[in-house]
Amino acid sequence: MQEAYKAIADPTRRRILKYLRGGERTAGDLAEQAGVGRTALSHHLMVLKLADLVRVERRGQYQVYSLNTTVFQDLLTEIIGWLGGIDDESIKEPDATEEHVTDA
Amino acid sequence: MQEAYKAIADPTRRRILKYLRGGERTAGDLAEQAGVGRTALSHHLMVLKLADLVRVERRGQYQVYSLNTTVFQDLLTEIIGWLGGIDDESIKEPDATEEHVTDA
DNA sequence: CTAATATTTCAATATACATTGAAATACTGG
DNA sequence: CCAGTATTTCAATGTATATTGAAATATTAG
Repeated sequence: MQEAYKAIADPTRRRILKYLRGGERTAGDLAEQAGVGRTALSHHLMVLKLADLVRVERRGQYQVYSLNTTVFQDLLTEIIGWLGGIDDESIKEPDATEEHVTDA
Repeated sequence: MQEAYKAIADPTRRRILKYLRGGERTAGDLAEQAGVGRTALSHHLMVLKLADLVRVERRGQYQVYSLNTTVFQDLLTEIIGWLGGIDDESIKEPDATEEHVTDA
C-alpha cells in the first residue's frame, strides 16, 4: 500500500494513470502524452508497476501498459476509513478522560 | 490537491491522520502516539496543514489539531474518477484508430 | 544475421524531503 | 515579571526521488 501512496504522489504519474484510463497504451505513447523523456517515463512506469497500479504485457516490439483497478479500490477503502468509522488498526478512541485539552 | 497527495504519501503522516480520527489532539499527544520527535512532528503537522487536511486552533498553551474532512472528499472524488468514468481533464478516449497496438 | 525501432538499465546529478538538537516563541500560573 | 510547559523555527545532515544522455537489451522485418 505504501508503494501506491508514493506512486500517486507524483503529478507525472497521476497524468500517466489518467491517460491509461483511455485504454491500453505503449510506453512510447505515454512518454509523448505525459511530456516526459523516455528514460524518466520508464522510471515512472516502474514505480507504478511496483505499486501494482498498472500491468504491463509485451506485445511485439511494444510494452503495453494498462490500469490495474484493484489497488485503487484498496486505496479508496483506506481513505474512506479516515472519514467514516470503519477502522482497521489501533486507533485511540475519544474517551471521556480529558487530561489537558479541556478548554482555554 | 497536489499538496494533499504528497501529505498522505508519508506513513508517519497517515498515522497522525488516524489518531486524529479519535478526535482533537494536541501536538504533544500526537508526537507521543506517532513515535516521532517533537521537531519532526511539527514539520509533519505543517505539511498536513498546508494540504488543508487538518485544522489547528490554539487552546491555552496547546495547539489542538483536528481533521478537516472536506479535502478527503475531494481526494475520494479524484480517485473514483480514475476508476469510473467521471472525468475532469483532457483524457484521450479509447477511439477506434489503432495505430500500432493492434496485436502480436 | 543485420538494420531499425521500442524500451530499459546505467551512471551522474540536482532537488526534495525527513530527522535532529538547540534556540526562539507562545502561553499559564503564581 | 518569572519559571515552567508546549510548540515552532533554525541550521545541518542524510536519504530518497526525478531527470538526463548514453549504452544495453528486446523484438521485428527483410
